[in-house]
Amino acid sequence: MGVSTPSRRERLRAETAAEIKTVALGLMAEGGPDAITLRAIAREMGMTAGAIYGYYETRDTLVSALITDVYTSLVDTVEAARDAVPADDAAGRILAWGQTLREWALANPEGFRLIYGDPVPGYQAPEGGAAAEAAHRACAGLTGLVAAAWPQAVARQPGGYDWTDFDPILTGLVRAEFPGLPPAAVALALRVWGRMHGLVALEVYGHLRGQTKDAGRLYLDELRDLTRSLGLEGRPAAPA
Amino acid sequence: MGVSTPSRRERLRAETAAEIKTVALGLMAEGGPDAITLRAIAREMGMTAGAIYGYYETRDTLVSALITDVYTSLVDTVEAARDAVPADDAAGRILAWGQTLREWALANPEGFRLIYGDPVPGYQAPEGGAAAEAAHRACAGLTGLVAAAWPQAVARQPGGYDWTDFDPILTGLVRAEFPGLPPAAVALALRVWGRMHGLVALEVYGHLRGQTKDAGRLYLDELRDLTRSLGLEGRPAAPA
DNA sequence: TGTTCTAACTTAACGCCGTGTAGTAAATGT
DNA sequence: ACATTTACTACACGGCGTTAAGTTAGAACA
Repeated sequence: MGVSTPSRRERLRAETAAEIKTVALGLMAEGGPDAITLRAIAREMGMTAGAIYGYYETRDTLVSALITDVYTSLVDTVEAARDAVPADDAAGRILAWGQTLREWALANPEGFRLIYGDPVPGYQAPEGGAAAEAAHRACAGLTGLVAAAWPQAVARQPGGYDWTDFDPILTGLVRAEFPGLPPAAVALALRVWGRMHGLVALEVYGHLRGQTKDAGRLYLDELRDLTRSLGLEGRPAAPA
Repeated sequence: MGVSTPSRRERLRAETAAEIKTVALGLMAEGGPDAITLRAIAREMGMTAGAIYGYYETRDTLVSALITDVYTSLVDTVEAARDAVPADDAAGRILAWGQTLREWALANPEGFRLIYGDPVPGYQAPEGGAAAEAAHRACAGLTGLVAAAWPQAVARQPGGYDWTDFDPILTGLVRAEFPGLPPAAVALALRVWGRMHGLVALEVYGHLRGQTKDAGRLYLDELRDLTRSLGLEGRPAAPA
């Protein structure tokens, strides 16, 4: 049924739905997430606000769609940066991921706020929502980075813990991609996530402005300390 | 001029100004920061929205005052937790600070969002604002924690850097409180801040919900790794 | 081709919101 | 007792999300 040949109507409809998101992103770029207004979008498109309800159930629905798009774009960016570094350079890959995350956040502060800040007043990420998929990709990517350093890292981790009570969704997904990797590695990946997120969030939200003028070096120091704590000393491991 | 004996008018005025903030905090507790509405506050107080303009220039001014109050309360809380641990137990003090930060954030998620999230659409923390003072207190507190571990920590810091380009305000303030402590120690304190902030922010904003069920242990692992990276092994240093 | 149907859109309204302006009543200072 | 300042109300403006009813242009079918 129209899967192969979308009718003219379906095509126009999809184009309009996409234009709404594009215009919304433009409004967000100047004026922040609060500038995403159905009336402003409609104004920009030569429509009336009510018309948008034919494409998105509510404003929150639209914003959720934007979150998914932006989150996906972020994950695409950091994954690309990671893949530009040789796979045997575990430290380099972590640095690339981390620095690209910060650069993306500084270049798209509104997008970063949209993803990690208050998305919508009473917003709750839908359980199986599409945005959760981007989060899982990010987490899986970090797990991959940690996995590459796991042998060195595990020696520095005191106490084995059991770490068996992870969310089944993630555990299943990551186990499928990294068979044999213990849950503790995922825990470590989440901690790495938190470590990268912390300074970037503080910087994006302006909390470092009054404290330092070189947040970039601060962050680089932190990433270097991170790779060191994973047992990755500076250069990639030369083949034995 | 009434400094010693506030007139009846001044007292009533101060009480009303305080009640506005109290009611606003109550509204925020249920319904989030977006529930802070001049009309709702006035409704709750049996007034009209316009009356509030006699106490706060604008809604953003009120919210800024709330941020200051909440931030101050947070810093008071973590400082008290720190001071409940003997001064010679550097690792214990850091753990106390970090865990209390998380507990406060989970108990007052809306307050955490208010401080560290998007406070107000076009909000920019005023350069010398009162909220900046709370931030400086937090930073100074962390610097104190780092200072106690500095001898052990400095050995693990590769490369001395110079770190002389700090914001003069903070450098002056911290230097006054910790004379002789190099700027690099403040840099390390900021990194510690970022490390604590990262996981707490991710958890408060719900980004860990789909990934793990035991964010608390994750965070504790991170704090333990943090103290270890500062050269503080588990127990306080016994007197030589 | 002519008719019917339907999806896309407009218009108008409701109740919120922040924010000004003008007016009122009471407390205050002299 | 009177003048002034203060605290507040009443009202209006424009903008917001959202909904219900009405309109129109294009697709579908005879």
